[in-house]
Amino acid sequence: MKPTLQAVADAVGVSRSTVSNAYSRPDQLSATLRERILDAARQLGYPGPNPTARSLRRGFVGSIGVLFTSQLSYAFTDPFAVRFLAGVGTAAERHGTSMLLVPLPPAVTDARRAVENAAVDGFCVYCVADEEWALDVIRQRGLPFVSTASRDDAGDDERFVGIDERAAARSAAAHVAGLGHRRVALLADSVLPGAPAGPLTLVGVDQVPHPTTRGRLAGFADAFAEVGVGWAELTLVNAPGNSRPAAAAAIAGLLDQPAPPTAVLAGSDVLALGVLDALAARPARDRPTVSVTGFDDVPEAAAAGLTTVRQPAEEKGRIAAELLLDPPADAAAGHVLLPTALIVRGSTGPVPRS
Amino acid sequence: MKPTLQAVADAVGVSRSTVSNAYSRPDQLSATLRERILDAARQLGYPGPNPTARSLRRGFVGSIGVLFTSQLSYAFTDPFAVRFLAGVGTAAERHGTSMLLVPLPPAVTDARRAVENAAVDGFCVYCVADEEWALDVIRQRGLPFVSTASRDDAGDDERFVGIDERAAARSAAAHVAGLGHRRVALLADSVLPGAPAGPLTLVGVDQVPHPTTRGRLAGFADAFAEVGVGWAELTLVNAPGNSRPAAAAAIAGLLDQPAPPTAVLAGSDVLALGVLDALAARPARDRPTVSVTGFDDVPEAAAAGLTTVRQPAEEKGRIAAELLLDPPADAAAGHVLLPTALIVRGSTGPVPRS
DNA sequence: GATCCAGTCTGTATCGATACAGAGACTAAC
DNA sequence: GTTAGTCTCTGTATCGATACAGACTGGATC
Repeated sequence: MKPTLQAVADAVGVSRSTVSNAYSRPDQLSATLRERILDAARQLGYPGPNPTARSLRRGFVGSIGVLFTSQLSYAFTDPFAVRFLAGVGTAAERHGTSMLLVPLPPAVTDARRAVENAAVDGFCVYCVADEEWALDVIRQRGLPFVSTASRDDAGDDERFVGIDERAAARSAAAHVAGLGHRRVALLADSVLPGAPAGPLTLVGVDQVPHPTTRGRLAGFADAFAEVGVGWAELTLVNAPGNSRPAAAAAIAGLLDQPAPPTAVLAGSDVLALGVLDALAARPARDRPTVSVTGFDDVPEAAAAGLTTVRQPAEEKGRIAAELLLDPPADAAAGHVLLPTALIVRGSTGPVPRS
Repeated sequence: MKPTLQAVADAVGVSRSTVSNAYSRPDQLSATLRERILDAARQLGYPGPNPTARSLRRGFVGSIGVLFTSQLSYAFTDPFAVRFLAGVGTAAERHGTSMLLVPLPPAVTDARRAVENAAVDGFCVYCVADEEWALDVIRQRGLPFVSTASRDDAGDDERFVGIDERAAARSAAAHVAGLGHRRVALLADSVLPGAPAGPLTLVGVDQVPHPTTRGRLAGFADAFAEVGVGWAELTLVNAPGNSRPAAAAAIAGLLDQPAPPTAVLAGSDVLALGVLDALAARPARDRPTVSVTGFDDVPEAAAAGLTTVRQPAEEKGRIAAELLLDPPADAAAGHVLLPTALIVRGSTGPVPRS
């Protein structure tokens, strides 16, 4: 059994409080006594105040939670998520705070429990899928949080960092529309929860539940509406999982058709890279010329020559953590919109004359 | 103020214990009473048992620490570290355990404090630099840990997962030696702490303090010793920081020399990619033909055509976490050596005839 | 009708620390 | 010589839960 603070106090012959002060408030006791106490502690093998007990008494933990509404192991395969984490890490580092990554079990009840049981002072919520229930639990716990996806019900006092998804997506689509493309596919993850991979017909973009996906699809649609291509004329493709293979599989059927789309607008770079994979996998003679755009501008995008919309990933994580760790006095400052930029590379070009 | 368990007990008119049981041991009370209690809790806005208090009383936390003996933000830029984290995440997920990433402040005293204060049940230690002090703190706390770098002083009962660094490095060097290379540079991070970037003269490989680096360099040297090239004939280059730019900068001077090395053996893929960057940055006419090998086989290595030594990154993380989370009864099973493989790609070739 | 037992619930001790008010001792000031 | 003020240190209450032993109830068993 490890000695406790009491044991050290007994050994030195002082009160528990004094030993506690020796560690946490050195100005409250003489330097010599402090040395005596620390020496005794060393001799007894006392490892310093128990972090859990300390947290309980002090009322805070000294770590922030990062919540991915997806498998934790997935988070590390998504380059955007990794950059986001790096940003959170930078801010955490600066504040001397630890980051708790909370894995969510598949069942919602278990997942609620996981969020309830996390010993943290607040959460950065990185939304992959529908996250309302998670925010509910956090609110219930009375913990502060920062969310990173626009939500429909965001309270005024709730902190947020993100981008204007719709406008950003629109810029990419406008670029593609400007190149003359009219037969276009929109590729997204989690268009409808539970829907199978592949083409999907939706009456309107409003049917998409996930706000981020909806925002991006709406932006794509906006730009095409402007050149006279309506929602119904766009091919919507679902690629559950947001991975390169998932995207490749989801788009494959479409590429086989007699008149494949001349452009694919993807909701993320990972999906777009999957489309490029699918194209590269075919023999050159039956490889259609397809313009492809992504979203995020992850490091891999540059190497692949992918036209994409850049959003500052690390910045997003850093700011999320900072909004959490020292909240701005002004409520309006708790709502941050980051800039985006269209990055045109080689993956988009004019419509080929057939 | 959030209500406590006591408040719920008072509201329902039962004892604190019973409310506690309603959450943690449903079999200890009747289903109807349990429902009544949970209802009351909902109404009062009781968020469930306080995780910190629960941890204190139960004696464990339900999360494991991941310790990088470097900046946390760095960890996310190193692709190998990211894969390692993914592996830890997979295991943590399976066990319903959270991962605490502990950032270490630059000053050692502060860093010790950070390790002392982490509320975790154990540590996976990913060693970047010298980590002895960290292990000391963990031992002092009486916490279990798994380390991932071979150490000189590993206790028999201490768990470990890693590779035979020396043999693995030797395989890469033997390949290069077999191609005829004799004028060779060895490039490594943290050859000597505090040493500047660039060539460095060491009497022997024993002078390198970091065990992983030492092991790899020793393996390189082994293979060349076998073909009659001694340690003194090898050019050792220090690249502090383990980043592509750092490696490019460290190697640049060497490439400018009248007789640059015909091969560079790097201690990691990141460094090797940096060397390729440095080569690519020169105009083709004064770009020497240099064979380059890496170490790790990170995802980027394949795309760059880098010859490298593959070690299973995710596996390493996963096994580290599993050794921690359910320790094998047999002490010997707590010491895992993973297989490695030489992956030959286009970055190595025969010595050019000058 | 006494005994036993399973099923429920209660009460007290405890996990390991920190906060805060206050007690002594000692110096400085008037 | 008193008052005030500083420095140190102590003691008690408290953070919010869980463990464990025991009390009570009602039905089954002999």
